[in-house]
Amino acid sequence: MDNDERVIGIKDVAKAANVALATVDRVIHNRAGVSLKTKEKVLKVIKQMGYKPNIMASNLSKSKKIVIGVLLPNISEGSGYWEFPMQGILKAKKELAQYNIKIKTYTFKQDNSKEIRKKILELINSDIQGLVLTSKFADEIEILLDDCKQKNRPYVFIDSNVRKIDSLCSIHQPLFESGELAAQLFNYCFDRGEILILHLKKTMDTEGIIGLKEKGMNAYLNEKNNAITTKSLVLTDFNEDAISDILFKTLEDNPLIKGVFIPNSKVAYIAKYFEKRAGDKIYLIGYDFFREDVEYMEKEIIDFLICQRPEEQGYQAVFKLFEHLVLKKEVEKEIIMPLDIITKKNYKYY
Amino acid sequence: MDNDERVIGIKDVAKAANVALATVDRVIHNRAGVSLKTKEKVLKVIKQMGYKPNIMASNLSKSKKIVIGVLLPNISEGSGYWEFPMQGILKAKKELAQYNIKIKTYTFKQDNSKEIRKKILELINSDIQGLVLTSKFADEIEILLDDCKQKNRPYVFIDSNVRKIDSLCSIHQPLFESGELAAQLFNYCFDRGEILILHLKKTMDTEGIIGLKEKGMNAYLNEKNNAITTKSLVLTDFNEDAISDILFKTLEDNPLIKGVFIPNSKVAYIAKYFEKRAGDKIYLIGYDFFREDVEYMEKEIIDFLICQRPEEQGYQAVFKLFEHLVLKKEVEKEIIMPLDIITKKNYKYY
DNA sequence: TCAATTTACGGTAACGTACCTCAAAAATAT
DNA sequence: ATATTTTTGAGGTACGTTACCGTAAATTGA
Repeated sequence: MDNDERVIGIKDVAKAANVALATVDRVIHNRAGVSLKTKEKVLKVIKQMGYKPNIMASNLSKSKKIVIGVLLPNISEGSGYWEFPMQGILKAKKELAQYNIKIKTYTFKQDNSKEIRKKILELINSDIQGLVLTSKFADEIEILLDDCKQKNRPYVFIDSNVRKIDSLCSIHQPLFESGELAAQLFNYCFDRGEILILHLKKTMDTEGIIGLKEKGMNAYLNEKNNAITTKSLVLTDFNEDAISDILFKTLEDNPLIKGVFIPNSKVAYIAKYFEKRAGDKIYLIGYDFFREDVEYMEKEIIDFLICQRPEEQGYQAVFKLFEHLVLKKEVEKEIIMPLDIITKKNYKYY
Repeated sequence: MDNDERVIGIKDVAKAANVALATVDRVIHNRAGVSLKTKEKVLKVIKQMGYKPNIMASNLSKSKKIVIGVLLPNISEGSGYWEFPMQGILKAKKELAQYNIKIKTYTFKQDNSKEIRKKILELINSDIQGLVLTSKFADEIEILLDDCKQKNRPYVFIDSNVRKIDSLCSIHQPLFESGELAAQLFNYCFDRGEILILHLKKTMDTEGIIGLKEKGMNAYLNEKNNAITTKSLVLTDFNEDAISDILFKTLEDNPLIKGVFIPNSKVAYIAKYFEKRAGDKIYLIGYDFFREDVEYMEKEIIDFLICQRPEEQGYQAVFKLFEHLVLKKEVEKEIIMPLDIITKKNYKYY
């Protein structure tokens, strides 16, 4: 069954093509010092024999280390979301240390564009061979991308919503569809009523993202169930009392509200208000799974969380660069992350 | 930040311990011909220096190939479930080919114990260094496991429900909890009524599995909502008309039934009966995600599928053996797979 | 035409480990 | 004391690839 293919090495190729070992090396690595004629001949033999370079040996003899740069927001910053991709990146780092791969991380405060520019400059002048970044800060980042293109440095987008044509790979979240999914889940909980979509205006960069989720939600409802409507509420004042006031007033004024959709990772922050609240059950759906959410999931205040494997996004981003830079593999241009549904009864195994 | 650790090799250890290179080699590989005293000395130095063998080099110079055996039911057999773990195993096979690792698969018909015994014998007499298997066929398999223990061959259980103490690693599905989850999902769809639990008696080995799921479901309902009850129906006759008759009769006789729980991968098989049926919506929850399910998910006949990443189970099983045999890494004894929830709106990205 | 430069090609030492042989030295048994 | 066993040292080859260093041939320029 398993054809016991003896390992075909560079030597075999050299022998078969009747050229020196070094010549094969030159062909394989596009080094200078080989005539077009011999190059063609060797390539033909390589193909015929089905030669694949041995990565173990290659890496062993290779002198230069590969450095991958990572440009992401601070962990401590804002939502804390970036902790997860970072974990995935660290996992990849550990795993790839064997391959002589270094990861250099450059983090910045989301609202500090001076710092962002500084990090970008550092990256441009660094010796990285590849880059992982997120597409949320489009303006500042164009210079960096141009530099990468010019230097032929591949880059991978993580947690990105826009498909960037020139990237090695772009890791997507289906935002619109996640809105649809949330709508579907609400619809399983009730057939008629109103869904309150809560916008928390803290980070400026998330407008597009939240917009898409909202559109997805409305699309599903329009298509499927027109006895459920949505209503948006924008919170700008984060004073605890202010939130409490406006929230409870909205719910009182709109008794039809049976679900609240929080299209970012701040569900736990809102859930605490619902804990104190008496009255009919209101279903809560949010995004991303944090330790803070557990308490409210157990109490069934938060009903569903939609989660998109943020650690895996980080891991994959680095791994795809590794596959490209070291293994010389073809890398898919686009990875779409699954939409995981988290509830009280399955979060433990997530 | 990143301390630029120069690679510490076997030579450095020899120099530091003031012994011959061969001696270090003897210690590292537990070869005979080294006194306890020097062994301790060398080990101490190894630890002090933080020496880690270079796997690339190690693998390159290693002469023997590693062969991993896989003993699983036929793909074409029964539910077709095993196609997924097999895919994961194939993915691992491709990825690990670089490391001189071969995968030998031994498949059998689930109901053919003669064939199982034959494959077990083949495995015992094979040259495998590790084994992936499923724990569902406990009786026949004990001999194989004893043989493995004796020969010091590590084995990994896949898709297993019983925790096997002697295995290198056991990949679990939280069955009970999946039943709870299904109950929770039903409970989101309706507050009162009856859930029909459909047993399809085709493969004998699944009784324990289904039993656990059922118990989980009842546990959730008892604890949370006692306006929902369950009712079991066992199908033994697989004649289409017979199924149709008994199913529709049960539904007519029990108008309170608002949900049907199919605790195996045969949902699509049942969904087709509900397609023809008029009357109130009945919610369907099943297991595992097959192509056949898509049609019924789109039509919202099947509402939820609980899925446990079967390909990843296959992949992980092989990968854990690889980590143990090649990378000499510590491997966790137990991996619990997440409970994924699949609906019409997220199956595309699964 | 002759030197200067570029290009072609062969040889070979690494990379770090595994595995082997042979002989010398040390420890143990007789 | 000698004989025997165990321990240690020294050294080499191989794994498949990379990278550098010569030299020889081809090409260029004046």
